[in-house]
Amino acid sequence: MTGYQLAKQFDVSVTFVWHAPHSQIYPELRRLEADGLVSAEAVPRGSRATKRSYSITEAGREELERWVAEVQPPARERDAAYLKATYFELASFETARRQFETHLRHYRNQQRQWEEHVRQLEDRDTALLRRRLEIAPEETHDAIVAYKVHVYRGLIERAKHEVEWASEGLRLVDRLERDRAGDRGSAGLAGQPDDE
Amino acid sequence: MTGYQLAKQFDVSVTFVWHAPHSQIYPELRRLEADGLVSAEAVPRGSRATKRSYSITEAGREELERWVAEVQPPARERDAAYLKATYFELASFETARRQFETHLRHYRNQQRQWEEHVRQLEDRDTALLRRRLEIAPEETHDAIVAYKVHVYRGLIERAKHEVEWASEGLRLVDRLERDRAGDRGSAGLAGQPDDE
DNA sequence: ACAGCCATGTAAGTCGTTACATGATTGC
DNA sequence: GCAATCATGTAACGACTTACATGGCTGT
Repeated sequence: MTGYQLAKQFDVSVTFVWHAPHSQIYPELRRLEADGLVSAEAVPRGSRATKRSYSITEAGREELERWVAEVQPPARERDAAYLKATYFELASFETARRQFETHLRHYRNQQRQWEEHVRQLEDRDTALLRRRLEIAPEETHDAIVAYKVHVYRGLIERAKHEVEWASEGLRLVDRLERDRAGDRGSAGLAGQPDDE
Repeated sequence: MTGYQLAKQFDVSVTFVWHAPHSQIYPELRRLEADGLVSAEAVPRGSRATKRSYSITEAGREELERWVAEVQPPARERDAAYLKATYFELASFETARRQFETHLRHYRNQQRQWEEHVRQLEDRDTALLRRRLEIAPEETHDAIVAYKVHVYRGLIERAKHEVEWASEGLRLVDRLERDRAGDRGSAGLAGQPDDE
């Protein structure tokens, strides 16, 4: 593929497990080329211009296999949304609600799109998968599809969990707000505004 | 706290939603100080040495509140384990199994430690939480604890999901290996080694 | 001619990791 | 005296983001 095509894949579809902007892709392709992991071919485009189409090399394939087999230290948790939620006591109930609602909407979307993607994978109906299957021996096709489906199903479950977490968050905010109002009423306290 | 104490908090316990090494903490504290978000006090230590103990300033508290309320673009998925699993067809069944097992072990550990942490939070029995509650008005205590418990419960559920995903992954590898062996047997094919 | 897409870069800056480096204090 | 821990940095490098920049091609 060309750098442009790669960038589009990352940009357009949310179905990708990784993301990179074109400003990272072009230099990286050059580096990979310098390391002999991919090779470039100048393809004419129109009359004057050319584009660079990259293919993986034998060395690249080996490096890819090495990387897949390599066990890497599990990523340390780093989740801005959860970190923030840890300090929601510093915000108003309204703000906390808005945050949970944003979270909810986002993962509902993700879930829908990944479900659609799994459907396409099962039908072997994506451009990339078809290209992958073309060059792979017949008896590996099931495994190729199955691993990818497993990954995206995992992402779907993860998205469902996030939706559930945000929903519970909203219920929690409701409960806390009711409790606060109850305190004020029964104890006859002045009651703080809920931030501060 | 001092930079050292902060570093320890991140280092020692896995219970933190964020992580940072001391090489990031010390310069960052200096930057925060320069921006007036924290203030430092030189505290003597032994006879000759001093350490710098930091406290949040009023401006820092405002910035923290601003940050908590700010809705930020949801992080794009970037998960090396899932990305790798997408290409497990390039590895042997044995390797795929090893990867899933590593994943499983890691999240089982996380789960256990977060469960322990939730227990401590509910008992209001961590040093940080006690310090937080000391300076917060009584009627906010429930909310402070509840939000934190909600976050760590979310992380526990997430860890459970990852354990489940890895277990299913192992079952998938078993199934694919049986299918491959079946192919070889029934069709009498030479059969590829499962990588390549 | 102009809009929208194809195509490819560079630059500045932040964030994060790993390694290098130093010295004081405490308890045995 | 020595080890473990307290305490604080710097440096090099790579990953990532955002913005700046340029120009060709295609269809209307």
